[in-house]
Amino acid sequence: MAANNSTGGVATSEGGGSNTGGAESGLGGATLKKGPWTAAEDAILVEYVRKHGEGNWNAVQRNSGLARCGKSCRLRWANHLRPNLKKGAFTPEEERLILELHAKYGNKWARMAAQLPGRTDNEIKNYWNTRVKRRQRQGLPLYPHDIQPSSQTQSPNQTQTQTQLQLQHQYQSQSTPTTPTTPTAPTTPTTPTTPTFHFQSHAHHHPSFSLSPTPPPPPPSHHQHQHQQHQHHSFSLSPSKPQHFTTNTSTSLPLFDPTNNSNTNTTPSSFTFHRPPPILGAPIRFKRYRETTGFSLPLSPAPHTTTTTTTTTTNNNNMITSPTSITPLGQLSSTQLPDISCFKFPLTYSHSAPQLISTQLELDQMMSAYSMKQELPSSQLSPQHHHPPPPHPPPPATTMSEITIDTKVSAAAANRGCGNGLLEDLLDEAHALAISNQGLRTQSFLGVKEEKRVFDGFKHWEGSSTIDCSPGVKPKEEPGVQINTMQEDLSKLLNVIPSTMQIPSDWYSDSGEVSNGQSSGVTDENIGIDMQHIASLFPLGATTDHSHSRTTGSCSWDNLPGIC
DNA sequence: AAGGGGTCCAACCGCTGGTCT
DNA sequence: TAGACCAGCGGTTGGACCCCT
Repeated sequence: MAANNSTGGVATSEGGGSNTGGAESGLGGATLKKGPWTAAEDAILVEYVRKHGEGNWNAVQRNSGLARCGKSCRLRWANHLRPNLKKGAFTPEEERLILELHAKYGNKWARMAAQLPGRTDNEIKNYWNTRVKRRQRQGLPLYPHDIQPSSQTQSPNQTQTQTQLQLQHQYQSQSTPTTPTTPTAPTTPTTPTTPTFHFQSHAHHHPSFSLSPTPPPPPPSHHQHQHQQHQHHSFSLSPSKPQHFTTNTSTSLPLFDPTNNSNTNTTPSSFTFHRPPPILGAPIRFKRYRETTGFSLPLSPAPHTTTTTTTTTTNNNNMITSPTSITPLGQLSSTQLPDISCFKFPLTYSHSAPQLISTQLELDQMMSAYSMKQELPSSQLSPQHHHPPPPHPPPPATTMSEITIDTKVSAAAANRGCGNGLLEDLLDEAHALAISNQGLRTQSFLGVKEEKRVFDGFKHWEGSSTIDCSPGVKPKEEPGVQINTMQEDLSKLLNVIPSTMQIPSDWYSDSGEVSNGQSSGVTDENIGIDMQHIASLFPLGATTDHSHSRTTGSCSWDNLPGIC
């Protein structure tokens, strides 16, 4: 997660003027730290939560000595340290679900997050805001044609976006598709409109989606994968498959219903928005590839590992797994090597049966890790940054041919496979291209043949997208792989650097540089205190053997003393 | 190579609602 | 009942990174 380096360099700027980053604020005499969290702070917080459970966040600061306000602790825990967090780019299914949820709930991020297991409201919010900005700039509607926002929960932001949508529909209904009108930035009326929308949901797309009057959803863990396997990705270019709409959850006076569009050909299986073609003038850029592991600590799950889960129990919604095998370093590809999430720390985590780091070796490893990276914000600890994959070959700069469309759609599909979420944008473009190419002949939508071609192309790329997007991008969750278990999360926290990794000498430098070359620019002036806190948290063993922790490839986590 | 724009995301702030005293 | 406290939510900010020009 490249952006994890954000706010680096600010953390130590005391009184730098910015409210964020490094400033320290007094609260009742205590000095509260702001800015990026360090791994040491994370460890303290995790340990505290492990001992005392969630809640009572203000007590964290009081009892743990963590110089963070309760709110900050809660946020850190909720967004980064909490078990079972799913990091990385949103899957197409998740993106689709976000659309649907936003259509229903508006900017109720927490509510949306509740239906997206492993996702935080902050993530969703960021995603949505980015999407809003992007689509505003591109003059695209926020929602696919088959998702109509509900008026039930309109926040100001949503009001704005819905108003845009409405205006766009109005515009679309008044203009012909071939009108080469330059898309101006959508106006955002300040007076909220009070339209009544209705929502259409593809029940078969998201059986877990509570909107539709369908049977109760399957467990979330099943949900996503099943979607990947059984569900056509829902997007606008899908007339070749039947679209099953549930009944409208809000039936009163839909302000703009695709089926009521002035374009009488609009059906649920056809385009309902007709975007003027600025599209080519401002081609959509592929999102840059980013490391999608994203966990603030360097240990997101490694799908490539051969780790198997032998025991999986649920305790307070925390999955507890015990890895039984670990891919040796030598078997890892070069791209896997930096992913130290391959290393499983053989401890279990349970609120009911908390464990302590009980040996000096464990503590030493922990401290070694921190000593290497203690001055980094924990979010920067991932050693697997920045392996930019070769960019997608740009779409051939040819005329607006079907090939172009297919290329774009295919690329979109490939990108979609990476969870970049531009598929709809690209499909919109493809659609607009088709419109501009075919003019009124096809009225406002691709002919069935073309659409099927596009869709087939999409499906083709969908199937191969995992290969296409693989360089530098960690694949999504592997089916059946339970990620983000508590155990893994704890291992993430407690094993910033695996003992089996040769530690480059420069990791110890005070510059905060890590192997990925990124400069944290962040120093934790309180790191000494933090480490004392950590040390105070964990009882020390009697002996110390520092040679254990940094030998090369000779020490597997499996060989470590068990915890508990 | 440098600058600008876009994107991402962590973390802040202010506000709100619930609970407790 | 009022005030204090707390947890949570949504909006916003700001820095790093990436791509394009």
